[in-house]
Amino acid sequence: MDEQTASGPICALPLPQQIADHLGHRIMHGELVPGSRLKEEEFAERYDVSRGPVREAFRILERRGFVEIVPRHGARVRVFDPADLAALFSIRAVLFGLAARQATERAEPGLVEALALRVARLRRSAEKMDISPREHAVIAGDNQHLIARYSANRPLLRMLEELTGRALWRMAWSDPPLDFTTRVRRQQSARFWRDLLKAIKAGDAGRAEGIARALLEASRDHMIAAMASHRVLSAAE
Amino acid sequence: MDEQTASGPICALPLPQQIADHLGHRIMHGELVPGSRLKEEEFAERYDVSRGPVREAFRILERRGFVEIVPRHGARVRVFDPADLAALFSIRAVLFGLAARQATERAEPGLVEALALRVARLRRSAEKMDISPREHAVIAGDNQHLIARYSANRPLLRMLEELTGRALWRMAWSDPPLDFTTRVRRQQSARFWRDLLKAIKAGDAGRAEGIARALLEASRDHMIAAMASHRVLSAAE
DNA sequence: ATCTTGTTTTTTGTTGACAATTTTTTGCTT
DNA sequence: AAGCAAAAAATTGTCAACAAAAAACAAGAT
Repeated sequence: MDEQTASGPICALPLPQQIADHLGHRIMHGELVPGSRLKEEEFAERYDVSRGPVREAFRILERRGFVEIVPRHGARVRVFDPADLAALFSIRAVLFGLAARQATERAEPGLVEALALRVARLRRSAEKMDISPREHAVIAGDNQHLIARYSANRPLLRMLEELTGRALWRMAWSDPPLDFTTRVRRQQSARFWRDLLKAIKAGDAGRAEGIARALLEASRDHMIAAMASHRVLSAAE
Repeated sequence: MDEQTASGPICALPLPQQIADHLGHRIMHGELVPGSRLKEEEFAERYDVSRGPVREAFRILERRGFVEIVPRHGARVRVFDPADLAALFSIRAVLFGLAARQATERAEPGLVEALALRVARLRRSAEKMDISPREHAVIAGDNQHLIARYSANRPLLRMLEELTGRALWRMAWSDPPLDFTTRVRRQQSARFWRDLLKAIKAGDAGRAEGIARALLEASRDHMIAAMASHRVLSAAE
């Protein structure tokens, strides 16, 4: 009668979804080099399944921004030029700003408490450097997700999730992570979150939007700088 | 050697694409009621093709926001509640704001000339009411497209195009159109465009962003008001 | 030697049939 | 009659084979 009852999705998650997830992980972890072709037959054999589901998995990954499909020429692992990556960050910044504004305007009670906890952990992380860069990134990501949820704006949540699941991950999860490795960067991050929490608590939606946006723009600039020095992404073909 | 030469796409545009386009039009024009089920076999027969391409067409339409697919329960024409529609407009507003900012920052020469022409036409439209609401909407839409292009931000352009091609169209193109029917509304629109053009010409990116955003937010508010009075969209199930 | 042209091979696009799942119907029990 | 259970129908998911297109290759001409 309803669609997804208590029993849970123990049995039979859609096949293309499974393939897309697995392939997505492999792409994120750098096993599949950007620019390399993805041949349907090859993966059909690898996963012991027909070409149909693989085909659909490719479309799912295209929607998530991991692969690029040219109609009669097949799929390739997407290759971002730095400009596109920066652009994606800018988009994420304004969208996250909007989420912060709307979450503040709604002023639901649960948000500030949930945030406060994590913000405290971020500040400790910045001071004592007692957790890994990855853990720091996870907490910050959870905070963003929380704010997006409390904006009560479903399309916005969807888009932010999609953007977050995108190429950004490639660097956040890559070894070594590019962000949150230095103390100054963590301190900057913690400061932003402290101010953002304060603005939300005070119900100052405009200010919350500004800080939230600046937060991600700072992340963007840090990433650009890191990329320029580390010279990570190289265009392959 | 290249992918789409001068000869044009006379021969064989991808089949799922064709189906998706045609179906999309039918949905936009209200031939397919929101909430109604889309059965693969049915449309496969109607378009005289196999179920495969139809299946893929559904996914394309899902990505465009026209249909909703639940994994083992098929596809339905998507039904928007007014809240989601307003949310979509808000997203479009901040994204368009970003586009205006970046276009202004780039300050490419062609933009202001191209805009100026259309802005003049919009002002005349507001004064003399000499063109149809639809034509007014088309010109305004072209302006938005132009600014998005000149932002030189490919992901942003893509997202704006996708959002613009979404449910908003359902009302912009519906008979009668909900927007730009009254003189005051056209005057408001023309004023915004005049100010925006001025800001872009002056190179004031921050101001351009603010105006661009306000422009679409005004459109959003107008739509909400119109929906409340006309009571257009009704949720079916 | 390089570029062009025709041929072979590989890869994607499409189809119809079969399997698994969901929805509807039917018949029975309370 | 209302509610529940099992069977039937309809629908989506998957598969393997075929058709069309693209890519890779080879041979010949300039």
